[in-house]
Amino acid sequence: MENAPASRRKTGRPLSFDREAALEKAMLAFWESGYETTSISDLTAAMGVTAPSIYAAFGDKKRLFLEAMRRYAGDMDDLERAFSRAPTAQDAVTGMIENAAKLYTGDVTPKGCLLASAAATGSKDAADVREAAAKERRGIRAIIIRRIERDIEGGLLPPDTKPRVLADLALAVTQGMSVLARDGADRDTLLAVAKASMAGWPSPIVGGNVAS
Amino acid sequence: MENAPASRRKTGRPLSFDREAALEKAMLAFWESGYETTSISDLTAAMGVTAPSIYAAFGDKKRLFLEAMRRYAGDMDDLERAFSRAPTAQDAVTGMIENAAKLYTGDVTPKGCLLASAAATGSKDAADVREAAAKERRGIRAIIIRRIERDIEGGLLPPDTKPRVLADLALAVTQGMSVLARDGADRDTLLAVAKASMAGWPSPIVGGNVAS
DNA sequence: CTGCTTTAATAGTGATCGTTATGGAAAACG
DNA sequence: CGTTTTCCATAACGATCACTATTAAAGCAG
Repeated sequence: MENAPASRRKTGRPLSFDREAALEKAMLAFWESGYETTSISDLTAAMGVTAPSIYAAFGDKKRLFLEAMRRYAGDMDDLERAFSRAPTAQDAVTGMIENAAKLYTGDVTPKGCLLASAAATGSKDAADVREAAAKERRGIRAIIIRRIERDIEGGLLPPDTKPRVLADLALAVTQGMSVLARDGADRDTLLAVAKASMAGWPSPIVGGNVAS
Repeated sequence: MENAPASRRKTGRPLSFDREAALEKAMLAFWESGYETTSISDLTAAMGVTAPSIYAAFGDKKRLFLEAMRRYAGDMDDLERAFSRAPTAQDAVTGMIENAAKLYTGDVTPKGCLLASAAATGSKDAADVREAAAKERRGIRAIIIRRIERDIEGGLLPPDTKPRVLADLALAVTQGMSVLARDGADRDTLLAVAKASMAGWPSPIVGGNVAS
């Protein structure tokens, strides 16, 4: 139980499969079919790895899903940095929704959003998995809200701007586009929805407090 | 196998449970936990009816779900009529989204939307159930589009109004609010999102062609 | 080569899945 | 009443679920 740096083992038979590649396949399977409704048998087929090897490498189904979900969602600090770099909160949110529109309509990936659909509902046994997905979504929401607040403080948005309403609208549109994508909506359709959803934003105040 | 009018049987022991009440309970169970992730065992507990009675009364799990879903979604003709009665397409859509916001945050019903979440993903075996849910959503979309087109033709909306974009935005916000509600958003939060989502609509042209 | 350690593959575990056969009780009809 | 019809309850069906015990195989150290 030593603090292995996940790097080099010393002895023993080496892994016969690429752990990262297998995780990627698992992520795609969960993305396509959901957490509880993707069976271990489905996963062995998708990953090309037998069940005992999955359990040895990832723990159990729940931990495999959580790891796949984190891989899908990416690092929250990266998202925060991308939001920081954007010229305005509106640019940041527009970029996020447009990226989602493209991600949900990829050619080689399943339609829709893993975060929105893979644990949308489920049994009581999977309540903690749903909570983990909810936590990711709340993290994104918090990042959006902070970025909007920064523009209000910087004078780029009027002081009566409602950060939570704009953030919730952006989240709702994003998650809702996942359903549209699964129903067959193409990329242009989603991009048009993304654009239309930004109409409620106050017109930016040019200049503002250049600080912040 | 006669064409029974689903009304009166002639002889035999009568049903010991209220079919409509049992269906309502099944609907709530599916609403809470999803189609595939609600087991027959869950349903017998929720409905207070043993498995053989469920199968005798509803066929199988798939047909029970489809019937529950239809009960949830309501009659599409009713929706069409409600849209027709509304003074404008914008009124109709606003009403729809606000009704959804309230429905998703009811005190005695599960959070979120059965239509959006109960068959969001799933196994290949349930592909036809997902398609049935998609068909309901497409039906709603068609009704929205038709109502917007009517206002364009009637001169209440500018001719360059994009009916499909507005309809898809309304649908996306509606389905997205389901995720927010499941994540714990309260009714006022959803109503604020609903209102903000309508900002992209063209300002109505007072008067217009009074006909139509 | 002989140990030692770790993974791989086969073949199972008990539990639960959706579904149904069976046997008898209950209600309406004659 | 007896007959017919229908429904209820117990118990089980085969299939699949997530998961694992067992044993063989593969690399490194000596």
